[in-house]
Amino acid sequence: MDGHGEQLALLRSEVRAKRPKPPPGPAPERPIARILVDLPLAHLDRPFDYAVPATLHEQAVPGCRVKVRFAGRDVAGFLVERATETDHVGRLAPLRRIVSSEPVLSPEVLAVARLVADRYAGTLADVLRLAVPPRHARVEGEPGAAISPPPDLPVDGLVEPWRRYPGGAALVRRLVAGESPRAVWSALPGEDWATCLAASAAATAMAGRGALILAPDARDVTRLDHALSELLGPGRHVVLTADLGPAARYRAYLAVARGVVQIVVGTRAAAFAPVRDLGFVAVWDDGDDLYAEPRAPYPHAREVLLLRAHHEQAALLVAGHARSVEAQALVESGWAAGLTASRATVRDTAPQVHVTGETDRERERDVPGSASRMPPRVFDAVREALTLGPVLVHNPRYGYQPALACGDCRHAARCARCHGPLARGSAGAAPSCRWCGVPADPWQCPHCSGTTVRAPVVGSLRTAEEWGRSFPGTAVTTSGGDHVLDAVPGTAGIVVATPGAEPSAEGGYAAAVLLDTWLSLGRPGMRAGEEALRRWFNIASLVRPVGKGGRVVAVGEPSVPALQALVRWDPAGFATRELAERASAHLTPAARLATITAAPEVVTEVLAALQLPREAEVLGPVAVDDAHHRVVIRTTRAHGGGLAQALQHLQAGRSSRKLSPVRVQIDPADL
DNA sequence: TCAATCCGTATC
DNA sequence: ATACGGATTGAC
Repeated sequence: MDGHGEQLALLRSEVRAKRPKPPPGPAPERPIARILVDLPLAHLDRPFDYAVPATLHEQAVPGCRVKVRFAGRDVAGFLVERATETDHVGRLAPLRRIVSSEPVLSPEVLAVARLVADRYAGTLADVLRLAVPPRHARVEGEPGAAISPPPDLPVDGLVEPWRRYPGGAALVRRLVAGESPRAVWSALPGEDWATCLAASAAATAMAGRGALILAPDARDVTRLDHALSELLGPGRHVVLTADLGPAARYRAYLAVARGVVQIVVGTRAAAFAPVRDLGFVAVWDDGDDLYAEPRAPYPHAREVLLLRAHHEQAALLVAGHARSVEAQALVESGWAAGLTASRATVRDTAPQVHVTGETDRERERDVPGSASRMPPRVFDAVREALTLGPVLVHNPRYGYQPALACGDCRHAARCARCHGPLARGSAGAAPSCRWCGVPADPWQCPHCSGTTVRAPVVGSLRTAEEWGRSFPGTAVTTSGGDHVLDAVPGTAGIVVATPGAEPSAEGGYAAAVLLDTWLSLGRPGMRAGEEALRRWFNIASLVRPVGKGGRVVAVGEPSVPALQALVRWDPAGFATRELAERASAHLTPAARLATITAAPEVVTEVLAALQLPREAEVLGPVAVDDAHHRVVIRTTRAHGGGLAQALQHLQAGRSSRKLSPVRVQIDPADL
């Protein structure tokens, strides 16, 4: 090279260094990326096309997180598709950045998220925020485990836990064969349900397919976790719950997304886990209100699983000691089969249930929350049962979900955003708002600046003392609040637990006492009876069978249907009756309901603008508090899609006119 | 006739 | 949110 050429080259490189870099060319293949932007605006709930620069070609994989310029600012999004064509007229903006090329949004999860958003009149962005946990960069760098081949287990061993249910063996065999049966399972009292569900998941895994099992809280998830470890050893399954914390939650999610594990157990958010080749979904105790997501668009985890089972052609098991009205509707529509033991087996495994009323004189002596209101027959039954084993006491006065209080000044702990009561999803979990679901982490008391919370168990402790006095020399154990016990020994005396925190007893309780059943039945809302019975079945399931002296004493009016169903141990019968009542009253699940909650003038305005399906019926509005009115809209199930679409349209219209969204709930858990 | 401003609409 | 286009207004 001569001197002249060298100078020229030098000059050129200097020029290049000073000028802004020339933009990279387009990707060699599929130069267009469809992006779902993470915005809370309902009218922008669709993908937007961006140009993929050659430099990002390799990293821009479907399902990955990206950053794009949208309306003049940087927003996060998911890349959902690479394409060669675009409908957009005009220049495409380039992808700004690939946050990570980890494909965290699988095509199946995207599809179900779209279905859920449409079912609940919400946006895809809102559902994706529930479905995909926040990224934790460090976790992505950790070395991943290898994918193991399908397990090979003796099928007889997987059938065994199901031996007492006609159709149970067939269910397992069909799963092993890679088929997708659908059933509503009524678990027998005392059933080792976790092992039954684990065996079903293992059967699914043998066919090379994935499984997803939901439980309402951390305690039940742990039972499933242990049952799966027992059956399949370590490394085959993963626990996915919100209270794992960001790193562990993302680690578990990644293991599923990468296909390292194909079996997932978790709480409601795990309904969206990106299980590969999903073959089986199950939900334990689907009537528990913890399955209702408190954040928009308020999907119910059972419903999410139903949509997934349908869309991904997976087997489905809706399970519990009780039967929810929704589960019964699946059976009566023929979509799922009932999976129930024979009456003889039920009789042999259930405790004897006795309902005892109170005389008026007994009721007059009533001291609220006190054991002194115990009818004499209950006293006798407890004394007798204590000679055989532990006795569980259930008192609805302790409150259903104890609201938390400041650990220092004892003022009620409230949500900083919406002023709702705080509660813990499970023992040890960070407190979060029961209304809006926002975690209070860290929490600070507005009164005294304290940072600790406590669960007041004062009512239950006082009652525990009173029971101790009534039965001198008997040990009294409490479970609830911050001290939830999983299990008590078979020797424990009286166990007083807050609702939902009842420990199991080794060998089963000799007796359970259900006090003041009318209080549970008289709670507001259309589900009071269903909910009370669900809790009673769960408690009675901890009691020994009648043959071993197990008995349940319920204080209440013997003729009420919920107590009759408990006496006869007939969850399906009660659910049938409830479903018929809901049908005649045009309520969910027989009809499709929606509520709109907003300021009074907004409700009026919205009703005027709403394009409802022809036969939809509007009830209200009624005031729910000083600032909010609510209307209920109902229609037939067949027109549910149209109703959701109309409401989605309403939100889109409001959002495009810069009006704040109204609160829309489809099939709210309660009214 | 043109610039400044307002309003509505699209956002790739 | 912000950016842009089209309509509207007001000054020359």
